[in-house]
Amino acid sequence: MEDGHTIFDYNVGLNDIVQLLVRQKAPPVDVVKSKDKEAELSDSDSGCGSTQSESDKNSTHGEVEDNETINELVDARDLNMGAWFEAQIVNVTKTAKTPKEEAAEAHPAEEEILYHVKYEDYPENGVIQLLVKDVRPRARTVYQWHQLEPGMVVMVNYNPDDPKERGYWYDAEIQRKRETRTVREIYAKIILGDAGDSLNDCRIMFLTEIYKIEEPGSLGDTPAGSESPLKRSNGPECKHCKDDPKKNCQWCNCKICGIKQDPDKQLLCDECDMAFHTYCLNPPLTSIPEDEDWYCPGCRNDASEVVLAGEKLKESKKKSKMASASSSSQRDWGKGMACVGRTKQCTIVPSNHYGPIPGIPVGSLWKFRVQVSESGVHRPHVAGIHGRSNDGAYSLVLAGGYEDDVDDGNEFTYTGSGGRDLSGNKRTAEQSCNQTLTHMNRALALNCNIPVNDKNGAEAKNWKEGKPVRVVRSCKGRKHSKYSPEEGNRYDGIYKIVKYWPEKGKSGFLVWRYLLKRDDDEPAPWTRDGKERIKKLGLTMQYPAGYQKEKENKNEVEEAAATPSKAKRKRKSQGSAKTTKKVKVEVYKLTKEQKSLIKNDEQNKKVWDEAMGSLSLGPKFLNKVEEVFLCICCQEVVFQPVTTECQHNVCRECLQRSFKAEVYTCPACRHDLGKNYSMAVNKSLQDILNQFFPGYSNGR
DNA sequence: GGGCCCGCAGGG
DNA sequence: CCCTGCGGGCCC
Repeated sequence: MEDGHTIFDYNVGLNDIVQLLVRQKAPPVDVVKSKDKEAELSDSDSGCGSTQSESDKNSTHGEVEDNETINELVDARDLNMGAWFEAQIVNVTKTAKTPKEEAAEAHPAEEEILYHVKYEDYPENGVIQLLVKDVRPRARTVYQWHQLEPGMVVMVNYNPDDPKERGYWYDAEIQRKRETRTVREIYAKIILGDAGDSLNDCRIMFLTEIYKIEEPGSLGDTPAGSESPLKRSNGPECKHCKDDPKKNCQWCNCKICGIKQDPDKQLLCDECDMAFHTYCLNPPLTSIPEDEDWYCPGCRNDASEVVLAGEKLKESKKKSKMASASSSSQRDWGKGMACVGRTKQCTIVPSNHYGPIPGIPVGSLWKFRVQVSESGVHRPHVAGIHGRSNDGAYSLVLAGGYEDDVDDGNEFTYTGSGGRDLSGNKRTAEQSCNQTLTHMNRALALNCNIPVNDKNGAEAKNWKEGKPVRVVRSCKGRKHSKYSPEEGNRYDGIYKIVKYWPEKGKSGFLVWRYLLKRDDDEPAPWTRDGKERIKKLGLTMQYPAGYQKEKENKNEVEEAAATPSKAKRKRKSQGSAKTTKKVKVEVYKLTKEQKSLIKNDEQNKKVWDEAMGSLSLGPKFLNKVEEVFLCICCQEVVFQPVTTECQHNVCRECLQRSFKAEVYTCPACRHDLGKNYSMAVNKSLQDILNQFFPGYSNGR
C-alpha cells in the first residue's frame, strides 16, 4: 500500500477478504544504501574536500594496511542470500558505530572498518560497503576427498532451489561423508544468511570443488601473485535458458522478443524487473528515457487513474460508462434487491460444477435470486440458464418467463434464451427474431446424451446418462405451474435433458425448446416424502442478512392498520415457524468411506471431533466442516492443506506466500515454524475434503 | 399492476 | 473488453 492511502482507494469491495502482511524488516540492500549515505555525509562533515580524498587514495602516508588491502582479490558475501561471490576491494574506510550498537555494547564509540567492494560478475551493482565478517581472502585451496571430515566448515557450490543443479557458493558444515565402491557422498549444513539460517542435510553435488575458507590475513603467508585463483563457476544466471547464448529467452532478455542482442537498448522495468528492447515497445522508444524510473506497459499505472492521498476517489471506468453516470433519472438505484451485488460467493465447488451443491438439500428456499447466486445453486443474477457453450449447462431457473413452457413437476419444457431486442438497457423484451443454438442454448443442448445438432435438435440415447442440471423454481412460475413455490426460489433437484428441438413459438419466431426430466434420489419438494424431509431438515425461507426484520415490520404495521385479524394470523404463523425450528433434524449420515478417511486424518483428530459434534445439524454439518477447515489466509476451504505442529490448517500456497514475505510463523497463531519448515501436504485431509466438496479445488 | 430500466454476474 | 439476461424496486 502507498502511504496515505486507504484500502478503499484500491477498489476493495464489500466483504472482500484482504490479506495484509507486515514486512518484517527492511531489505538489507537498503541498509547498505543508507550506510552509503551516512558515509557520504560524514565525509563532507569532516570537511575533507575532494582533493583531500584524492590524495588520501594515492598517498603513501596513508595507512599501510589499507593500501595493501586495496585491489585485493576477495570473496564477498551477498547479504541477501548469504552466498559468496568473487569481488575486489576498491577502498577501505572507518566509521563510528551506530548509536544503537554503542548503547547495546555500553562501550565508548568504536571505529569499524568498512570494505568497499565491487563484485566481479556484477559491475552493475556498483560499489558495496561490507563489514569485515562479510569479506575474506579469495578461496584458492581445493580440498582433496580424503581431507574432508565431518564437522569441517568449507565453501561448497549448492543450489537451494534446485539441489541437483549448479548454484552459488555457500559456507557449509560437513555433516556426513559416505563412500562406497561406486559413490561418494557428502551431506552438509548450508549456511544461508547472517541470521544463522541454514539448510540441514543437503547433498553436495560438486565434490571436486570444495574450497577451504581462507582466514583473514592468510594472504600474507603466501607470496603475492604466486597463484591467481581460478574463477569459480556459478550456476546459470537464468534457469529458463540455462544461459545458452543461442536460445531466445523472455526471462533474462527482452520480455517481448527474447532475442539476445542490444543489451544497451534493453530497459529494465522498475516494477517487474523484466527487460524490454526500446524498439520492441509499442510505440517504440527512440532513446533511453531520462526519468529515473521506468515501468513496462504491464506495470505502468495510468496516472489519471491513481487516487492521490487526500484526493477524491475518481469514478471507475466502468461506473462512468454506466447509464447512471449520464442519465437524468432521479431514481435512486441500488437500494433494493434488484441491483445489489453478492456479499458472499460459493467456493466449495467451482462455478462449472455439475450436480448438487454439497450441503444444500432439495427444498432449500431463498427469497431472492442474488441469494441463489450466493449459494452456488444458480450463479447468474438474472439469466435463466447457467452454462458454457463449449461445455454444458449447470443450472436453470423456471420462472415462467416464456409463454410456451409447461411444467408437470417431474417433467417440464423449457425455452432457450435470445431472440429478443434488448436495446435500451433492457433485460427482457418481446420475442422479435429467431433464437439460435448458441451461447446458453448450446450449453443446455450439450447436456443431452447425444452429439449436438444445431439444426434439428436431438433426442438422448439414454437420457439419464446426460449431464445433470440443477433446477430452481421461482414463485413467478406459479401462474403457469402449481409446482412453483408460493414465495421466493426453491432448489428442486437434478434434471436431465430428454430432447431438444427448434420450434415456432407463440410469438411466431423460432425458439429452442428442451424437455427435462427429474433424476434425483432426493424426493421432490411437492411430494409427501419431500415435504416431510423439508420439515425434518428444518428448511425455511432464507432472507438476506438484515432484510427480513425491516420488511416484516413494515408489512405488519401496514396490515395491522388495514385488517387487524390478518395481522394476528401473521404473528401466529411466525410463531409456528419458530416451533418448526425446534424440530429435530435428520442427522448427517457419513458413508463408510468418509468415516475411514476421517479416521486416517490423525493429525486433525481434535478438529474432526469438533466437526462431528455437528452431525446432528443435518446438511448444515458440511457448513461446519467448511468452517473448521477454512484457511485463515484465503478464507476458503483449505487446498493442499499443511497441518502445522500447532494444529492449524493452511493452504500450502498461502503458507508459501507468507514465507516468501519472510514471515515464518503459523498464519493462524503466529507459532514460529522455522524458516526451513517442510510444508508437507496432509494428504488424508485433502482426500476427505475432496470427498465432501467434489472438485472444489478445480479453480485453484 | 404494468412497465421502465438500473447494477450485477457470467461467458466469451 | 463487450454482450447477454426467466430480477426486482419504484414510479405512474
